[in-house]
Amino acid sequence: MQMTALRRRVLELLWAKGRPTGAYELIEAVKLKDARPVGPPTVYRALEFLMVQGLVSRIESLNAYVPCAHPERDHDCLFFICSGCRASVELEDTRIGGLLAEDAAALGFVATRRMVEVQGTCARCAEAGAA
Amino acid sequence: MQMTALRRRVLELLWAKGRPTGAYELIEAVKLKDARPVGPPTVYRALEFLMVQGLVSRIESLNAYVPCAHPERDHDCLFFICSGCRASVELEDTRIGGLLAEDAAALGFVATRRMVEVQGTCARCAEAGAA
DNA sequence: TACGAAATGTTATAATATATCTTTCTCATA
DNA sequence: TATGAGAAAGATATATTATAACATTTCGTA
Repeated sequence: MQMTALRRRVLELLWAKGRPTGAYELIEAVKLKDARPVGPPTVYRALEFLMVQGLVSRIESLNAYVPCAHPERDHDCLFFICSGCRASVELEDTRIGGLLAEDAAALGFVATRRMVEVQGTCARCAEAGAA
Repeated sequence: MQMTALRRRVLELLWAKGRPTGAYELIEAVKLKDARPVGPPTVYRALEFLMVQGLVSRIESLNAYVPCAHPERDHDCLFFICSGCRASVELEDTRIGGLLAEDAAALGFVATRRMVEVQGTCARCAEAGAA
């Protein structure tokens, strides 16, 4: 498994978007940038690779993808998602992971993936009076 | 807004399923149970109503719906989802909500919805050696 | 009864995701 | 250099999830 041109392009486009981006929007973006058609499976496979590498996260409540803020750290996938500007902020709060681990242990549950997503309005949009 | 026969039927079927259930599976179930066709919008609207009432939650990582364990309490939507048996357990842990509120405040973020989903293997499936 | 609002029905289609098979690329090695 | 195996990407079709738009029905109440 390695970083190919296509995979790099998808990651690069995600960074360029600067907000959670849907797979089909990425498909269009790749077509534009590389002046050639790519099918959905191509982009979905690139996203799958990038997620396994920890370079990209999927935001489940948006069916969208974002580059991980700190790929070098093992991160928590804690997202604050603004309904106003569609931006997302990734945070690290190890205390939450700790509590989830505690709750999981109490259930005898073996966790493999955690998703924490908070929707609402970011400071800038709240100030601007937007929803 | 009121509890109608259709809405009650959808909620009842969700309880009967005993696990997170997709909208189209519910459509089939309503057809069977009531011996008549219902279209997707009908069931999606019922689900929307039930979610607003706090009787049902959507599990984003599964595109599926579950009845809320304790509709009478204002709950946290904290789910542990087993990849083995497809069951989900809803837990209440107000400490997590507290931490999320704290993190949100630090960002100046006004939260409207929280989603916490943990995927993994439940005690029973782990014991049975299942994935 | 007749009105208005809420709920549901109906049809079509949008948006997201995957299955399957084929072709191309890469690179280690004979 | 040739070649063969595995990984990656292309191509086509289709599955799955969700909503838009408009018509009809239901129901409480003036």
